[in-house]
Amino acid sequence: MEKNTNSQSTIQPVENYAIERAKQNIRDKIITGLGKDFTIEKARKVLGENFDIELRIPPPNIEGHLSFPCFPLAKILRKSPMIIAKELADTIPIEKDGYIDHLKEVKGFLNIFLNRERFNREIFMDFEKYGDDYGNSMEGKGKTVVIDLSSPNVAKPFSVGNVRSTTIGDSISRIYKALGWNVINDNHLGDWGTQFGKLLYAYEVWGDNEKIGKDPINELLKLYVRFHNEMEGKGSDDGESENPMLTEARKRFKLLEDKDPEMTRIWSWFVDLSMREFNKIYDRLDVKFDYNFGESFYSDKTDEVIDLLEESGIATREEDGSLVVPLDKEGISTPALIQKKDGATLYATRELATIIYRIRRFQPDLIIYVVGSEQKLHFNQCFKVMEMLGFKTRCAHVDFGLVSLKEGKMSARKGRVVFFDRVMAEGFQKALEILKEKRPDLPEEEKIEIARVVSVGAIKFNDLAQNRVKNVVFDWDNMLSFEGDTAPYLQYSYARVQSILRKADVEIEIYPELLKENEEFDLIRKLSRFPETIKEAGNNFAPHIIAQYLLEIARAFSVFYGKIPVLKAPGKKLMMSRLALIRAYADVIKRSLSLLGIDTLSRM
RNA sequence: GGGGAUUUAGCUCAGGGGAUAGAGCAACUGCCUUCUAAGCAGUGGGUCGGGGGUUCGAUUCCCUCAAUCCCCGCCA
Repeated sequence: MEKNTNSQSTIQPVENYAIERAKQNIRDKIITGLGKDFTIEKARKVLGENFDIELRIPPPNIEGHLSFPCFPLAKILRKSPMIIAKELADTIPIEKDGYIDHLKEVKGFLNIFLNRERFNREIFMDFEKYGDDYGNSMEGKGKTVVIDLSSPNVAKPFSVGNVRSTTIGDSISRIYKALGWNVINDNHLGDWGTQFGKLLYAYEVWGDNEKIGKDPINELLKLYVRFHNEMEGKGSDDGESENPMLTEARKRFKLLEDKDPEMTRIWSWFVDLSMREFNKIYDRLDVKFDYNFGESFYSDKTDEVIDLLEESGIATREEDGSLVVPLDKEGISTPALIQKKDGATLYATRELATIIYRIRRFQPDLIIYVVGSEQKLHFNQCFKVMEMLGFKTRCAHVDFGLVSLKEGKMSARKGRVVFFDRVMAEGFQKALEILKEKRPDLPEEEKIEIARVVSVGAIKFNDLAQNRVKNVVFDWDNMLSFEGDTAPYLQYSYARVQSILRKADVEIEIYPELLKENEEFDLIRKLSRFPETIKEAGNNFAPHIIAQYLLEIARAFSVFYGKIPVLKAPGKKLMMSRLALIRAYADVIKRSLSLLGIDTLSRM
């Protein structure tokens, strides 16, 4: 179950881009301008440790490219913010070829207008120097992160719920690579537990090999659903006497745990069938894993966890024989249940075994769990237990909201799920129809390729563009929208640029001083923020920051595109410079989309 | 009962101690003989859930209440 397809990164980390150089330079000038008596250290004593001279981007309706609010300084300088800003605007020297063009006091803010020529020159130097590595950093150099993502349950359909972990996790993985980390993607398959006892029992009673061979996931799901339906009719589930079917299921899982050959054979067949289906989906989504260690991989590693917990005295044995770790002194009122009264292991036991294994094998600096927020308590418990055991590795639960249906919560056992392969199929058909109408000129093969890329992009972007923590109600129209704030809009924007570049057919040269229009400079400024955007997205485990950034630059490009002619620009030098700008824009679009795991197309 | 998350335009969502709170969808008005209309420009639409507090300044931070969702020992 181990394959290695994803660990090699060709990305060369780089650092210190135009915008950072400019900000640093201006910050130093402000500090000097505040006078000999002013130091950051002194200011922090009054205003708190976090104080710094921070340059921010003013809202669009305000004049200026960067701004510095002078309000906090009023306290230490004993002057009004207006006067401070005015004095800074008057005294900071404007160098001939410096970053600053001019300064202006506006309502207590010092607003900075950049020297476009200088700034343009620097950013185009960055584009040229770094090429496809523009935006990358070396923040994570020498550090390793293990990402636990996707993790679908074997023998159950890959639902629209599983997609969230997959796309969010994959995007975080790509972002961390861009930040210079060594990234390990681990698909923690749900291939163990009592549910398999249920399935093995159901298969024994109602299973039909032929049907399973034809439509594996569906048939296995039917068996699982049937088990639950029939169980409800037989005896109490919660009384003293356990449901006889449940007893049978437990018996079979116990056999599986004890490596019974027949149970193991059927189980691994189920796993195999599932993996085949999952891999089709992963191929279409272009998501790769370095490892597919399922939960079963850790089934023989739980004894050690139990020993460790008992020896360290963290865990206590209850009267009924179960083993728990009380956490109330650690601020978690619910104890972690480690071992059932019958001695069987639980989810948490395997989770702890997994964390310990990962730490020993990969020696990561960080482990990221991309798992739904309904498991918040579970991870908080596990992380706390690890801490109590003396492990120092940072673990982060990157949680996301539940996907539900209009009819209510999704439930595999009730058969209430949306199969993800159906979503992809519908999306593909819809995109293909649009293409047939809009681009009858394109060859059939290309239309198919475009429909694939566009529909998968739309589906992924829909999940990635909003903050993870929000619950989502599955909605076909939302999921398969190709208009407005969607991936196809971004892909389309990219394709239009490619079209212009194809038509241009000249060696592109850049004359940065010629790009003086507001629409040009707005776009350039936004492109300059790409590196810091990646960092922010990574530090917050937040792909939607990249997605929002994409929409922002695409809108800026649209404004530019609507007003500024490129191929018909007056003068060849200006045309070439504008070509250089839109090419840089297209590169950033392509790179940003790739951080979300979304492809671009040269035509659509 | 305890814990966590969410609440911003009719709908779906960005934003987040600072300047006049932004997008998309839906509605309405224009724009395809001019770099691809999966597009662009424009109009209308908001007591940022209610109430307190901290602050020079709160939609943003803190407290509280309400609504919705999730979790709370033998599923994963």
